[in-house]
Amino acid sequence: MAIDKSLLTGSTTMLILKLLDETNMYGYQMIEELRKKSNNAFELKAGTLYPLLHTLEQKNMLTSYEETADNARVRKYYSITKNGRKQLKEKKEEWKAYTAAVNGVLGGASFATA
Amino acid sequence: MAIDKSLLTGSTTMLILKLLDETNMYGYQMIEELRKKSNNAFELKAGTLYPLLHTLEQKNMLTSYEETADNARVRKYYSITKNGRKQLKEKKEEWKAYTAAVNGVLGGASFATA
DNA sequence: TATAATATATAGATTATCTATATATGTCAA
DNA sequence: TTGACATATATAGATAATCTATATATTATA
Repeated sequence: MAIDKSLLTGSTTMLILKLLDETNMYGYQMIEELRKKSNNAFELKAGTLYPLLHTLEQKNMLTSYEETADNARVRKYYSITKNGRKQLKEKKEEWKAYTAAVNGVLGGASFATA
Repeated sequence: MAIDKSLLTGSTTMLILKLLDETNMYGYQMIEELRKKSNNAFELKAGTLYPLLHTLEQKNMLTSYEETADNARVRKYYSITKNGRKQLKEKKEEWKAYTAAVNGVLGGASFATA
């Protein structure tokens, strides 16, 4: 099922930081990984991702370096910083509070965990 | 905890429809109800709500009528339509898919239920 | 050799919020 | 009684996070 795009707003940064918390990646790879891990629910657009990566680097959440792949193609890898991990932690807490609040209104049991 | 405002994007319509699926309400009341049901996490602004209500009415998801309260104050009540309930159902499914996808990326078990 | 996939990038449009402001009535305390 | 605050609705304009469209260049495949 396709996800309403507007729902994605605000969580993209968290998802990117989470990917990079596991391993360094280049932009195109992040798009593929998000697609796979979400069962095709997320199709982050290049036009969204690259400007966002630049912004996160400016905010000292990421650093970048270039690396040449086996096929001689140059890729720009991103690495999460200490500050990035701190932001990730905060954003995960916000995410939990947010989903708990929405689910609370929806009437079901809250899915939030401590 | 205050919710990152950008996270709210896209779910406001669903929350309003859900409130009205339970009982008819007027705008100011919706703001109060959302605040209470979310444990102060959501503080929907009047400047967001009223234009949204007008839009939902134009899209035949809601109808409205005026009613005079005990204190002689006139309130504009909203009622959900059949189409509104249909939209609510769809939006709830999207919400489940979305949270399942995010939680999937975050690495925990998916909270999505069928 | 053309087409699709890989890879990064920017400009401009869209859209859902927000803040600020306006108007008007009801309630309560000084 | 009057000033402040809560109730109640409304609109204009600002902000921010997406999107689409476009550009460029290389690699893989048919």
